[in-house]
Amino acid sequence: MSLRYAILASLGNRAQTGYEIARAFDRGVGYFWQASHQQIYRELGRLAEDGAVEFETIDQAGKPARKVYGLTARGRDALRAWMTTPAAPPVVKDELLVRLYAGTHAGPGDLRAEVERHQAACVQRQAEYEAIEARYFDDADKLAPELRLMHLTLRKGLLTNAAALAWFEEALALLGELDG
Amino acid sequence: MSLRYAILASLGNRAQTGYEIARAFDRGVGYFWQASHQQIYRELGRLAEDGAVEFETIDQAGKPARKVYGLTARGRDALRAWMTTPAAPPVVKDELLVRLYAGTHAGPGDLRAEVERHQAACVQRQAEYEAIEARYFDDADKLAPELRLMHLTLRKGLLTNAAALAWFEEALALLGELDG
DNA sequence: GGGTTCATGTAATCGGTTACATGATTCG
DNA sequence: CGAATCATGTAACCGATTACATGAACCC
Repeated sequence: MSLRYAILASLGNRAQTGYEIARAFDRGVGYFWQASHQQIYRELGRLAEDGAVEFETIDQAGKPARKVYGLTARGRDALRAWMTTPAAPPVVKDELLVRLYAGTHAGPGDLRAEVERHQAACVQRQAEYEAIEARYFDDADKLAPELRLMHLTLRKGLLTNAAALAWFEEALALLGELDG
Repeated sequence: MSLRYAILASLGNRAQTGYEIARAFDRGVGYFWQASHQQIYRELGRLAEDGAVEFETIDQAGKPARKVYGLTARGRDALRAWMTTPAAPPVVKDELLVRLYAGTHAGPGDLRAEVERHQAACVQRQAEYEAIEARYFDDADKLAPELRLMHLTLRKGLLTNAAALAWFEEALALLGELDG
């Protein structure tokens, strides 16, 4: 049920097209909630049916018309009501750890290469997060409250990634040792 | 598709009933892959149909018969083949961060209480992980390779949780400031 | 007496993924 | 010349959640 509210939250900041929301799920929001464009378009349709969002159609030459969605009063109320309900604990699904857990069924070399691949991706993601922090949240304490809260979600990404990087070191040390 | 392999990985260590696998998903495996008992029973049924697992039925008085599942040669092969396929990046779904992202739609006091609740849960989980580490992985470098890899997955839990705890401090500091 | 543990499952529904479809513009 | 970006969606399928069902044993 939370995709619904993640979309409403994103629209709470500013009106957006489905495409833009999907992009936000690739970048900022995506750190803590993932969704594909198909899911987003479907959910936007339902939200419009329920009167939680409304859209303005803007024709374009050669492209499908932009549908710029915004919150209605009803949508804002629904979001506010949801905000005070208890949040479920975070859900993690990590295929790499499943593989390590079953590690003895593969050669350690295979695991090692895969761990290094994920490490590289993590290093890159961390660099992106750091760039965003430097660019938009440098003088953080002077920003508006909503921006400071967004910064806080980015901080979670940064801290979690840093922990992941430390873990990759441990993982590669162990795999190196087991590989001999 | 990975639930299938998470189950096979768990059975790779020792034969288990569906109930025991479900409990393992609440504790150890559950840090990196979550599944309900309904999902597990269904998947075990499919795995048995496909000949990847087999089970022995042990009648019990007053309880449903235990079905102790174990890997077949075919299941072991399927697991080994999967091990060398690339792992998808980890997926995170964190409702609390969705709420913070949309923070200005609630009173800061509401958010604060919720953050504190999650912090308390995190402190407790960390204590559990530490207890498991002290109990089973104390003299880690002397253990068998498969146990050392399990320890590695626990390490990821410990490091990620520690990062979460640091983040909770930042979060409460900010919410306190915004609340005034 | 009431809650937790053990132990199995079914059925309905909802959420998420994969595959398909279209087509102009911009960048390397 | 090909890939990425912008911009919309549909359809089929698979994965996950919620609700329901049963019942004994054990602990507080």
